[in-house]
Order: sequence, then C-alpha cells, then structure tokens
Amino acid sequence: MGRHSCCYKQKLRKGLWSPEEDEKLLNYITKHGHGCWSSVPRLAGLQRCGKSCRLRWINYLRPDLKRGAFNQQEENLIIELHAVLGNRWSQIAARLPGRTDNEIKNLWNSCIKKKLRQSGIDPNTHKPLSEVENDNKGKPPTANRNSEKVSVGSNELKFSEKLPIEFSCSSSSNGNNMTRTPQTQDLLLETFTASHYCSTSTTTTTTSCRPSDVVGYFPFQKLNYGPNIGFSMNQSTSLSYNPNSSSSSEMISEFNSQTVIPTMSGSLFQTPIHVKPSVSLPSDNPSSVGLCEMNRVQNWEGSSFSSNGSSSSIELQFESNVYSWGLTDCGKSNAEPEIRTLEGDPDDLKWSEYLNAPFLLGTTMQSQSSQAMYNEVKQGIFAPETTESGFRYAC
DNA sequence: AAGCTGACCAACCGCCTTCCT
DNA sequence: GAGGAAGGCGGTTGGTCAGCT
Repeated sequence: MGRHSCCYKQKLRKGLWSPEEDEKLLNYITKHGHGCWSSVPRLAGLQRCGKSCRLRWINYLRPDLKRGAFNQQEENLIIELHAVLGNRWSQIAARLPGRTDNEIKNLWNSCIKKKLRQSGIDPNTHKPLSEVENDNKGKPPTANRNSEKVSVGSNELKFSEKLPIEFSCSSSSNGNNMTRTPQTQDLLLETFTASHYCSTSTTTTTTSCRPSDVVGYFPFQKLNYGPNIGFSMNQSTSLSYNPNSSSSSEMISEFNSQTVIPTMSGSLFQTPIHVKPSVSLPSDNPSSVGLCEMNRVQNWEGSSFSSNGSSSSIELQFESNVYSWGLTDCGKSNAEPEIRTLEGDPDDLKWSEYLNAPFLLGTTMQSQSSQAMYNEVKQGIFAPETTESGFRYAC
C-alpha cells in the first residue's frame, strides 16, 4: 500500500521529525493513545501521514524503548534468533524487550553481518562460508541478480522443502553419556544447540537432564517418523521422552513436568510459557508410551492433564491457543495408533503462532531449532491429512 | 582543508495481511 | 465474496558523521 491515501490528499511533511513534532505526537498519544493511526496526525496537529506517526512512535518515541548500543548478549541473541527466524525482524524484536525491528535490522545489516563474515560464517545461511561456497559450486547461477536480497535463513525452508533433520540420542552402557547426532546438513542447528549442553545425572537407564538440557536434545523430529513417538511417563511426575521407544534398552531422557515451565534467562526464548502446573501422572500406568499429537484448543482454562487409563494428555497454552500432547498407551499389545481429528486448517497457524506455541518457546524445544520444527510441522511432522471434517494428524 | 569512503540510522516505499463495510 | 482502508512488515534509501587519504 505504501503511503496512505491521505498522503496524497494534502501536502504532508516527510523526512526527519522535528522536536516539536515529536512533542506533539508524544503528548497526544500519552493522553489519548494512538487509536486509529490515520486520525492521529490530524488530532495531534501534525502534517504527517498516520503511517509516519506510527513509525515514529514505534521506533523512537515509545517510552519502553531501550536506547543505546546493543550489548554482546543481545547481539548473540539476535544471531541465534536470526538463525531460526530469518529476516523476521519484528519477531526477533518481540523477543528483545525495548528494541525495535528497525533497530535490529539496522544492526544486522550494518554490523552483525560483517562480524559473521569475518568469523567465516555466512550471515544468510549461518553456515561456514567454505561450506556455502561448496554448496554453490556446480549450481547454475541464480536467477536472482542479487542473491543477497533473498536473505532468508538457510533453515527457513519453504514448505515444499524437506529438512533432513533427525537427532538421535544414544547412551553408553552405563548410561552416563548422552550424545546427540545431528544427521543433518544444517550446521545451524548444531550451533544453536551448542549453547545448551546436556549434563547427565544418571541412573541406570534414565538420564535426567536439566531443563535446558532436555530442550537441547528433545528430538521432536522423531514425531515425524512413525508411531514410535516415545513419550513415556513414570511415577515421579515427569514426562519422559524415549528417543527410540521401540527399544527398551535405549536411554530415556527424562524431564520433570516442572521443567516445562521455563524462565529462559539469557537464552533464546525469554517469553514465558504457561503450563498447567498441576500435572499428575497415572500411577497405575508408569510407563505408558505412545502417540504424540499437537492439538489446538481454545480455552486455556479447560486445559489440563488428563488420563483415562489408556491415554493421557497434557495441554499447554500460550496466549489464546492451547496445544496438547496426547499420550496414548501404546504399551498395550493391541493398542492401535490413535489418530485424532483436529479442527481447522493447520495452515491457519502462522509461523508466529508456531513460535509462540509453548513447546517451541519453552525449554523443551530450544536446541532443536524452532524453525526446524516449524518446517516439520508444516511439512508433515504431524502428517496432516485432509479429511472431510478437517485435518487428521497421525504421529 | 578538501574530498572520499564507509558506517550508522531514521525514515520511506511497497507489498501483504487483516479488518470493515 | 468483493473491495477499500488501515495496519504491519521487510527492503531500501538517503542523510549525517567520523575516519582516512
């Protein structure tokens, strides 16, 4: 749309804002709020278009803005977020309190890009430059004359593309080592996860990880591959994930339900998620392992942990959406994989909604790149299948 | 001192989405 | 459902300033 139609009706000022204009706008919005931006300039006595007022407010006048240089922590966070989100500056800014998308964008283009290149990392793909060059060898010249303009994170794949990611966890005989094998070309994820180490305090077959650890190694992608989702529950009020539930000898990465209520200080996602804290697990069903599903329901108050003996679910909420993991007892020999019908088009969910989903924002998902999850969700990690009544997700 | 260059940053432009009629 | 208005976002531009030649 560009400039609003009002901009053509009268001669409006452009360019830098004067202190007087700032004062007028600030005074008006402080007193009345912005309301409809198109009417703000008229009511505030400004010869500007509403869009310009909005931009000035958001980028400069807003009282909650943090002025001044970015610190190292913020820069690192931006890099991490960019690796996941690509050039979605507004979403990156949403996770940096007091910073604007414009500010972050400028910083990226003027500073961080250069630093990454100097460090031998391609700022667009977050891969080593040498690897990017190798990738480009043998490829025909891009049709885009300015490939840099396609500034999308490498992991920000189109839905039609398949991200070949699979983590596998394994443990040594004594269960003390937890290794992660990213079988993916995407170095980003490795970089991303590197900051979230996984220490193991181990018993025989169960490795307990700290929240961030679990996050780092939560192989959600497994959901993409058949019915062995591998969630399990035990009596210590913890939700466990078995990276290879088909084999009982495999280590079980365990995390306590409380760990799903994170405050990720200094880490990637700082937005708190809301998890119904009173999760109680069926004592009579200590090791139910089964399907996982993502559901979206409307009412957080209705979210809960529930179990009917054969299936259990934990519903999580972020903002207006609730997501749930359903845990169906596949331990029963005759248990059929459960397929639940979900209402609505999964494509209704915007990426931002996926991002806001608790399992993405929360500790459990940190190292496994939200973007990767996004890709997989979009590409069928839940195997959406069109039905007459909506979509069916089979894990 | 003058000119050049690059970094930085505020603001604009244009596209897309959402909302409203 | 169509169309217009408005909001939101990302890409780009252009002005300013500091450092260098």
